[in-house]
Amino acid sequence: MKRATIYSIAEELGISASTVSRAFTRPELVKRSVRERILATAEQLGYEPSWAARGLATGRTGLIGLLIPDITNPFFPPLVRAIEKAAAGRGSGVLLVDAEANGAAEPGLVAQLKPQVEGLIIASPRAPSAALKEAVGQTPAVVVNRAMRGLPTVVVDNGPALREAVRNLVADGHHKLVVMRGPADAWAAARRVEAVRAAAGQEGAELVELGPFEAQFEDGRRAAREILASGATGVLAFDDLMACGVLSGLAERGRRVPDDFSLVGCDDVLLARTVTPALTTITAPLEELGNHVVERLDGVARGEAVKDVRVRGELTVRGTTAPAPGTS
Amino acid sequence: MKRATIYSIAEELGISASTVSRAFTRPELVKRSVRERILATAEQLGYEPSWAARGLATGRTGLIGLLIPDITNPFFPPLVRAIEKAAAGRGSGVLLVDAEANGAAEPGLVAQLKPQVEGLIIASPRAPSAALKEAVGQTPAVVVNRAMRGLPTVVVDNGPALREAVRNLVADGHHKLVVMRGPADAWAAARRVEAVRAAAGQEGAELVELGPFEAQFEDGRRAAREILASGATGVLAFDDLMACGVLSGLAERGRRVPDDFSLVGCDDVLLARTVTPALTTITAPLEELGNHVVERLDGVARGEAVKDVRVRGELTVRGTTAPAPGTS
DNA sequence: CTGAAAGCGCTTACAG
DNA sequence: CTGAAAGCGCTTACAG
Repeated sequence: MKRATIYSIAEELGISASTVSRAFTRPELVKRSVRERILATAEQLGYEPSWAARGLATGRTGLIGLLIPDITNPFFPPLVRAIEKAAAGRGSGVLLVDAEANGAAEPGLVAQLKPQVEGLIIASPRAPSAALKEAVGQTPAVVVNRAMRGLPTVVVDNGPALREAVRNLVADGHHKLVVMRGPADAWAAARRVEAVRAAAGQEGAELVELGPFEAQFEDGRRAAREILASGATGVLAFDDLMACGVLSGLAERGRRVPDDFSLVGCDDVLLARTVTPALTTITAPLEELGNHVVERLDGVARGEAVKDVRVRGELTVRGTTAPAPGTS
Repeated sequence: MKRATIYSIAEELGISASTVSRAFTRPELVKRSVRERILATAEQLGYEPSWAARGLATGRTGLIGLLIPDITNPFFPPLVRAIEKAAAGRGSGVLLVDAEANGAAEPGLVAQLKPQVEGLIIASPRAPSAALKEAVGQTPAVVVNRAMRGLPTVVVDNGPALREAVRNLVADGHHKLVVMRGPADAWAAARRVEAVRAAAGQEGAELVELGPFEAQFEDGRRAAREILASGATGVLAFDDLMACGVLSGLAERGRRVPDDFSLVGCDDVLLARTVTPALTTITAPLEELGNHVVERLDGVARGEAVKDVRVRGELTVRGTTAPAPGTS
């Protein structure tokens, strides 16, 4: 049997297709008794509105494209969830594309996605901004977690939390700290180091900058040697993966966390909660971020001038921070 | 300026819209010189074909719906990637929906997804199969990692690898083993226990069955007490998360892995590789699985009778398995 | 190789 | 509150 349409329903009921259409899109315009008969017949015929037809008629596809640099990185699944949820709340679906950690592929993926969607969300992109902006063209788009001139932006600002972390470390008697820089091409890497540097200055702590490192477990693990050599007792890692690597590398060398070292991660990924001891880290308000992103996208689509927004990460103290050895 | 269409290009060039359309969809039917002028003008006008119009005309949306029970579970992101990749290879996009670990929501989400897509991929669903099948209706669909009568299925079969794991443990002198059952509503939970039970019987090992447990770090950690009480020296956990919890719980109680205990996980999630010692576990061929799934979906859509497929997990030996204590 | 025309299934002014 | 009609932007037999 053929697909049910508003015409088959209309014919069945001896009314016009317009009325059937309205029963679904503007129900208040249709007399109640008629509406009920329409709904019943639709149900019975297994009618489902054609998204293509509706999209063609209204110019809306109801789809948002979401480009993720690497879905395998534990930071992103919760972000994807938050965005998908926010989009669903506005009646949009999410077309997901994963760049598989290949920054150079991003502009091409954006271009592919573009014709299918009403708006684009580009998360933590690694490609040059010019290429990205060219690929985006006139399509409404918002960038997450990277500043980018000419495109609206939603970022999480870990500065205040990092400052608080440094303050706590110093208060705990850690007067020499290591900050581990993230990947050279990660936008957040420079920001985090700057924030830590400023805070260390304010708190009068000595700061050793190490890296750049890849945001990976293995890099953190290998860095344990350098960390030990530095003489510091407090470490701020670029992210949780790196911090977990440090935890492991330190353990291999017979050092205990938090007895001998204090360690702070960033992002609060699942691993941070599951490692032992659980990681002191910085937690981003992802739901809030998802809502801002989708809202912003909506704004851009309506031609409004939207402001960049930054949400604040919060310090989550768990088991890897404690008073320095030799402190009362 | 208005959106460019095949008509604006046709007008610009003084040819018919049909020819413009063909230049994109069946280029070999268009004289080369004409085709090149069309492409050039399209480029210059910033033309992008309307997916809605194309979908309406052809009856194809080019979209596959993917329902994931919990994107936050580290097993799924690599699966999502594999499916997205396979779908892209066939020219389809993936509309992602996350059930947020709420099995009861699955049928509703399927119903929502259905009208927008050409086919449905339902990964590791937890909802009752009747409700799921009703929600799927006539839409082509394939189920991943759960058997389900009446819907084509692609599962990973960890039986042989589990058997091999048991054989290795016994060969290493572990004659008393624990198998930790997964969540009661997880289809894979029963299968894994059965496989281990059969293998233990064959290999003459004594088997203690514990659980069911939630597939979470904390449950594994708390189970360490029971494991110690059992007197076993080899543990097969339902999945890697649980295994990592066991690792941690055992460490808290002063037991070392693999010196005092051998431990086998399942799924080979990122965490399995990043924990110390790295987890011996079972690795699923996800790319292969993704290809099978999309292929199957294609088959169903064309009305073919497709066979269920099972791909095989393989044992990946890493650092948590070793000869039993007291073994030469 | 190209064009004219119908059709895909909706929405939405417009008129009543 | 309802209907007739045009239009959204493509594809695709059909005819040439």
